[in-house]
Amino acid sequence: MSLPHAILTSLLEKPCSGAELARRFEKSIGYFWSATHQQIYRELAKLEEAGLVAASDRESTRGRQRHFAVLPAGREGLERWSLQEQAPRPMRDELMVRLRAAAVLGTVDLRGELVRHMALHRAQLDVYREIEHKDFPGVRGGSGHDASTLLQHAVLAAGISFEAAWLAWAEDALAALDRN
Amino acid sequence: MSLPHAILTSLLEKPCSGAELARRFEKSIGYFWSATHQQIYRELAKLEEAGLVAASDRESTRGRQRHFAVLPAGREGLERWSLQEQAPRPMRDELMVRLRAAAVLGTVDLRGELVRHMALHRAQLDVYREIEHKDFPGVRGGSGHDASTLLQHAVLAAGISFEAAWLAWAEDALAALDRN
DNA sequence: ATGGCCATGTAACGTGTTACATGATTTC
DNA sequence: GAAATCATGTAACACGTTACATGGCCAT
Repeated sequence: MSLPHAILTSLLEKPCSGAELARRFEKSIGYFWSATHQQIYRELAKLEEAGLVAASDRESTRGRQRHFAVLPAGREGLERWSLQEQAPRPMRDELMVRLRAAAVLGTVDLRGELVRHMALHRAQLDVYREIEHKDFPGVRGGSGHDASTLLQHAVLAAGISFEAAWLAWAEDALAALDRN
Repeated sequence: MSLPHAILTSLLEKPCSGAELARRFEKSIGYFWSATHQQIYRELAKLEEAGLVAASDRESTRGRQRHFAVLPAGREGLERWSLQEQAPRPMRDELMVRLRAAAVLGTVDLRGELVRHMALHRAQLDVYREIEHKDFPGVRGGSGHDASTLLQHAVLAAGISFEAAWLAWAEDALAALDRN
């Protein structure tokens, strides 16, 4: 149930077209809730149908840009949803399944994959740190920031924390497997 | 594409019925790849159809236990899949979407939800630590363990690492929001 | 023999993924 | 004005979720 709310959030930050939304889902918002352009167009159609967003023009739309903005009902819906008690999603990591498969098979060496994934996670960590440096200088530790800035930074900090933890874990796991 | 392989892995560890598989997905395997019993039965039917697993009896199956075991083709399929290069899944966390929504709405206080989730993550961390203490005493740091043990422990260690990182992040985020 | 529980399964729907199609705009 | 590119969209399917149904087993 998060995709429509991620879209509403992004449109509240700044109204835009579907393609622009899709681009944003390649970064920022998409770092925590990914979506393809097909999903986004489908969801925008639903949101429009439900009266939660409105497009600049409702004409024949093939090829022509449509600019979306959030309606009051959309804002209220987002507010209600944000306040609901929600259970954390169970974790889902293919690499963990593969490691357990390797454990039971006994014939599969995943150290190469581990190294490859480490490079990807390190790159993502660098992206996050770059964003923090550029967009949130002095937020970490310092005080005197408004709530919106603190919240946005908290989300970014979560990404940094996860990637760093992943890398630390992978170093350990690799060292243990190499020692063997 | 992980569910069938998670099932094959679990059945290789020990052949069992669909219901027993569903129970295992409530813990152990399911900590990293969750599934409901409906998904499991559907997937078992596909795996059987594809000749990757075999059931003890193929008779009218309503109400009667069916015991599944992995066939050689299933083992080979799992091996091939494990060795494939796979991209890490993009992260997906509803709470992060909600935090960004709160940032743009300005009228939503998520500190209560943060505290509630912290309790859940702390409980999960305790579960992992308990398992580590019971099933992998002396693995952390020590040497002289076989590859299978090291791999299984690595998966558990990932869970511990993630939950600990989540909690550390949440403490920081909460402190920053309270300071404000 | 009935009531409750357990294992297996169906159905319907929502979400996510992949491949492809169409109209507009730009560029040469 | 043909080719390339961009924005929007369709279609089909795989995966995940929720609600419910059926047959067997067990305890009373």
